Amino acid sequence: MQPISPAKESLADDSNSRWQRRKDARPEEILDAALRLFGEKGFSATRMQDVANAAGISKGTLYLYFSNKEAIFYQVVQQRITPQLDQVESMVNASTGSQADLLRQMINGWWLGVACSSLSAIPKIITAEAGNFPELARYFTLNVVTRSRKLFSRVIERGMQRGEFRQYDAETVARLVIAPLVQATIWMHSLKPYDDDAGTQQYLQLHCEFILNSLLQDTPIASRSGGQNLD
Amino acid sequence: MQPISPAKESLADDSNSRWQRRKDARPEEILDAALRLFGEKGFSATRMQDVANAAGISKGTLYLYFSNKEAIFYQVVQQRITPQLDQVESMVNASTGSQADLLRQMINGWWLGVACSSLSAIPKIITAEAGNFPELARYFTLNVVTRSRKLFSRVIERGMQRGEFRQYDAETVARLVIAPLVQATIWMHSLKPYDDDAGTQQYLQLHCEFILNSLLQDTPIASRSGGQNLD
DNA sequence: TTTATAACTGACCGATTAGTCATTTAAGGA
DNA sequence: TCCTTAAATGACTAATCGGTCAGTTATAAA
Repeated sequence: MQPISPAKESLADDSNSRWQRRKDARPEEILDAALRLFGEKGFSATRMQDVANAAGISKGTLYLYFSNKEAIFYQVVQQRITPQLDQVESMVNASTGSQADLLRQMINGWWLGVACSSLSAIPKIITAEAGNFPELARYFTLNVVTRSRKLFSRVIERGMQRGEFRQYDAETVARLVIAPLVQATIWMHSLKPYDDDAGTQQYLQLHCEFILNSLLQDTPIASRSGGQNLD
Repeated sequence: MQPISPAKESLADDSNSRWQRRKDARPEEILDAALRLFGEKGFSATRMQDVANAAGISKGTLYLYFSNKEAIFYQVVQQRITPQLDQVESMVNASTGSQADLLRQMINGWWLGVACSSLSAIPKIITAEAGNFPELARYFTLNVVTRSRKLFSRVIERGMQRGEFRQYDAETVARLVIAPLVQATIWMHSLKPYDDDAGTQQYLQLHCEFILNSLLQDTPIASRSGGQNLD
């Protein structure tokens, strides 16, 4: 026997429900929201309430799906990066053509798969918070950084063994290939809004060109503009 | 002379004072401590109590010298970076010799003056906290990032005008020169402890070499499409 | 030695936030 | 239509932290 009449101002619409049960969709939505906010504000500065708001749920609901804030962080990293690397690895394994083209593919693929995806925030988050989460930092270094670098240096080394590339220390070259890519994604999530940027497209293309200028044996300039000259 | 009063356990040493008045030395010590901690833990995660402990003072004393936490951040950036850039700028202005050598000098100078100094933490801090401190981010972008990039692109452009370098978009090249440097310093303060690193020396040297391989006109074949070489 | 005061301290306060839990409610089945 | 239950809520707690200020002390000058 409620003193209040049950006839509220019901709008006869789904949207008058205060909330819906959507058990399956929640985790992904939470990870998406957290990933975006972590990228914008950093891990420490992101409030659980912010994540909840961005995911369209209450704060309590977060804890139905993740045991704490750090767990969300781990899940984001573990669930979303490994598949990407698997894909690149199979690309490297399947390759039979020129290593220069493969390298170009890897750089462009990294760009599309990381820099232009929701993953682009991760390098910034990890580097920013490594000091506060040593276990995550170690995990990430081992399973993402080192693994990526090995993929690149395998290709570079293969190119050198085939006489396609000049002789250098392959791992150092791999670092030099990766650094501008990572730097660009960190940039995207930090100071880029304050900089009148020219174009990332040209940056990426020139990076490829410069690297291959130095790596390729004296074969002259055919590498410009598209430049696929397999025979 | 020993003081007569044996009231307390006098150790006949200055160190039995609970503290000393050192008004002049405090600000620098605070900035040093803050810079180190910000680099290790990030800005948000660094507690004022941590800074005070690291500086060897009480928390209250911090506020005798800086109005708040953010002010310390600003001071670190403003006081310690601008002089460095002034120095580089005068180097660029005074240069008369080859631009390739100047570029090498700038890269190595940046390395010694930033990466190997206490400033090395700043790129990481700024990129990590840009989202939470838009004003600082804007200030830093304008007064440090853009200014640095202009210094590099001036040198590159001058080299191209003299026919020493091939024709490229100078600003993009400047970005490519700077990116691996910045990335390396961010690396130093984030994941490097978890990575069995080869050598930064080789990284730096190969970076110089790769960049100049592409920039220098040494090979006479090198008439690129569209690049009109003055001779 | 005494005194004046600038330098310094650290307990305290208000605000914030990660995490909890008693309560409410959507939604399917009886 | 009513019941059951698990999905979701949001007020609450305990703990943390930036910032304050009344009190303490080093130090130099009188």
